[in-house]
Amino acid sequence: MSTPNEVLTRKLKEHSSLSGDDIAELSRLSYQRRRLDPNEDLIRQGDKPDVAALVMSGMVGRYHLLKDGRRQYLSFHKRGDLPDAQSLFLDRMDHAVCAIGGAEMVLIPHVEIRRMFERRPAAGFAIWRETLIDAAIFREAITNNSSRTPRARMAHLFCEIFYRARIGGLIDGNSCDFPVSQTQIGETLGMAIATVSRTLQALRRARLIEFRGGRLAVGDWNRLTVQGDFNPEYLHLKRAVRI
Amino acid sequence: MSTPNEVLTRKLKEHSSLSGDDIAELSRLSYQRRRLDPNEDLIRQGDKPDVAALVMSGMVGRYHLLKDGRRQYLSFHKRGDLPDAQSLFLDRMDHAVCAIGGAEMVLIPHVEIRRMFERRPAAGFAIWRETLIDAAIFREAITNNSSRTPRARMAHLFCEIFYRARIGGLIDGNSCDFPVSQTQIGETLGMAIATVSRTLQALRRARLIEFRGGRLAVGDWNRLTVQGDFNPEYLHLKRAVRI
DNA sequence: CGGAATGTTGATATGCCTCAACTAAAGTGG
DNA sequence: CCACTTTAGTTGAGGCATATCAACATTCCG
Repeated sequence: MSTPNEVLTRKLKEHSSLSGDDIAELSRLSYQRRRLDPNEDLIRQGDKPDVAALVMSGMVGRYHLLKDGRRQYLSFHKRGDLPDAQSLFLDRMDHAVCAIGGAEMVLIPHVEIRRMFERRPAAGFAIWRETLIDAAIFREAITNNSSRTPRARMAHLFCEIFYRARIGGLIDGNSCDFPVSQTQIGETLGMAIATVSRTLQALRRARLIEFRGGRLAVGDWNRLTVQGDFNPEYLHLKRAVRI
Repeated sequence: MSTPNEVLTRKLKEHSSLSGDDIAELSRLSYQRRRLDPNEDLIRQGDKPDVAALVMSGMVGRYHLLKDGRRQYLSFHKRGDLPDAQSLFLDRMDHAVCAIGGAEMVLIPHVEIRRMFERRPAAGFAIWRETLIDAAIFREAITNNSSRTPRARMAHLFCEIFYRARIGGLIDGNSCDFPVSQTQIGETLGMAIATVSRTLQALRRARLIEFRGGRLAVGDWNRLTVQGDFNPEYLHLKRAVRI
């Protein structure tokens, strides 16, 4: 079991250098726990939160709700991620965040984080960098959904999920949790569910991945990255990792 | 003619409240001019800039370069925008920035901006907010390109360009500059050029917009926003604007 | 004026969406 | 624990929308 502190500093260290003072300042933040049921919303479009959430376990997703009720998923977040850090400086949520499978969160008051910035700018810059990496992930999603084939799109999504899990120490052998339904994959990649099912089977048949019961297993990482045109540089990590 | 100072503070005030001291601090930044020819790159993928760019006039676009040489445009930026502000905290460019038509930029050293954060956190927060709004625009682009019809997609793009120009005081009557080619619209929205041409004609025939010679004229704003499912809340401006 | 870049149009093909029927799995209550 | 219901996933058939290709027209620039 890790404390919110450990989870947060470990995550920030993936991309930022933190001094002892920075870490000390981060550890003064207060945390309130919140458990989410599968599919439960943490925040909705239009809300004005006064806390920021840190994922402690499980997975959450951000999504846009369209006028006709359809969803567009924007990104997925695992332990250590701050899926609504932008709310520190953007009053209203322009998207929602919901649990994918069950999830445990801790909530940190905005005021405390802002006070931390003034005391320790470098700790604030690490959070800023976190939001900038989110933006880089969004950019990659634009490209993925707009200029790749369904097969490449799906391969890329699996690469990203697996790679980020790997960095966060969340893989077990060659597999990691990814508790989304095929419907949700379709709502992420902009493809119909029937196409998701068929594309998934093709990837399975090619022995690139296995995906069932909310777990993703990678059969051939190198070929998967080629198929998905995946290059992890957009994740802006301090050190690249071999898989 | 406006100074870089005026352009930047005016832009930041669209979404942030700045005190006199904040503005004074912003005005201490130094600016180096750079003119870009049409299509010229300001920065390329992989570069490690030590300055951030401010658009003074004209337009620039951010894009991903794919392995096969195709481009995916990610966003467009007009006067007042900081199209590579993320480079303040992300070392390597994960995308490129090029001029769309000619453009005039000023370059501001990173070190000066970072120093400003420490002296005046609130001024830094305004820049941070600027990068967060960029991210919101990217999120909207994911949704636009992934779950809307070609017609809605294009309508939405025109709405965003026009609305942002309106906020920035860059429209003249019912029209604004948008010096992209149809090929580039295709590379933005993920559609083939033939489809761009035909969709454009359909929007013209419906008297929603006029688009030629690098200018966009809006014929019926209300219907255009309906067709594009456009809701400007994701731009996070302090005050909404009627058009 | 000539050449290059940009945009238009038509014909064709195909990939993906839609719809529908069916199967499998998971959750619920008697 | 089993029957029942619900949700999730699979499969096939069919049609349509958009990509692709190619020829042509237009505009832009030097």
